[in-house]
Amino acid sequence: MSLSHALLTALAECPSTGAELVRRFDRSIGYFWPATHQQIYRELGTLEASGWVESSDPGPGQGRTRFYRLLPAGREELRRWVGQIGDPRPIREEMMVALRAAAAVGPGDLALALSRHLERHREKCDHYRAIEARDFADPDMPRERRLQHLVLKAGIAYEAQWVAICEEALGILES
Amino acid sequence: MSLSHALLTALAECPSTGAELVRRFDRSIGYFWPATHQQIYRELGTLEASGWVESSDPGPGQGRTRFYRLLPAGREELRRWVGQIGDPRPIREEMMVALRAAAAVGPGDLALALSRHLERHREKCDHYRAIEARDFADPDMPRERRLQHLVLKAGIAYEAQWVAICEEALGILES
DNA sequence: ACCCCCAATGCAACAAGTTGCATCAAGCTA
DNA sequence: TAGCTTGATGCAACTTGTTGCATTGGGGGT
Repeated sequence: MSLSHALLTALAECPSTGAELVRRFDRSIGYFWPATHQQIYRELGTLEASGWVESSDPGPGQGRTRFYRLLPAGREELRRWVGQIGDPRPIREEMMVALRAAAAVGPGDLALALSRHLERHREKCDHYRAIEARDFADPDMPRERRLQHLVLKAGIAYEAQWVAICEEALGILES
Repeated sequence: MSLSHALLTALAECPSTGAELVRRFDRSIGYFWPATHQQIYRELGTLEASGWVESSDPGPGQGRTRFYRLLPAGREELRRWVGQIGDPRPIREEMMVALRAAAAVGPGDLALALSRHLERHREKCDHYRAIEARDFADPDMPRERRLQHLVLKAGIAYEAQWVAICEEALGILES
């Protein structure tokens, strides 16, 4: 289960409230490990029960907002986990099933669905590239920045690749 | 839910028993939509209840083995679904979280985990390429074969890309 | 002061996927 | 023929992720 460790990572980068974590998952970490606010709040409870994370009781004037921060045990756990991650997950891609289905029962409206996919992948790709241009313009960076940059580049390559696949599929359907 | 449609696709390609479907999922369709025998048997029951699939009662001398085949309604449903597939699923990649965690709390044994990943991706890549060389050597194929080939090429590109990412990550860690 | 809205947190039910084990029938071996 | 193995099917419990809605408290408008 890596949601827990994605949260530990987020908190290692910066202590936050639950809602801030939700936003950060929408913006950055969640690009590679998406999570809803439900999952996040649930998991924060578990992490606190495990003693990896600590939260402050909200004082008066700050509603129900709790601040979470990483405990040393959590940092230790995270470091341990980094060397222990499991094998890569298999792909699970609806589009690939649909291509094969189209080969078996005919194309139907597949081209339409493909262009929607193409559009989504293009958007994501552009989005990532914009972040890259903004945050990683400097070619000379310390190791930690280079790792972060690599993660982003992986996302770009991933999306660009699906763009190419969709285009080729559309080409085959048109021919 | 595309497991149902992956099964319809498999049955459109060729009627089978449950166990045969399990094997085909291990060999080919499952490369892009993995499923356990449990999921498959359960789903076959649902498909039959929906009237998309039909199964024969096992006669004497063939144990409990049931043969499944696609019904016209199932073929119709599959054709409909092909134009209706949803947006691409977001990536969910443990390794990306780990890279970011390593940037935050230090590399630990990440290099070890990375080389394991690298090895897995290389294996899969080689495996797919072998299938390609065996089944898609002929450059001149009808549309349905070209679609099938594209699916395989997508798998190759996907794996090759992770190979490159792992190599680059290892490079950064060594530097 | 009252009301309304909003952000933050949370519950509960559900859907999908995973794991471990159980059963049933055939065929093999002794 | 009794026991063992193997292949096919299936049940039940569990984990993970999703969806829809509920509660709580602060702050702004009137």
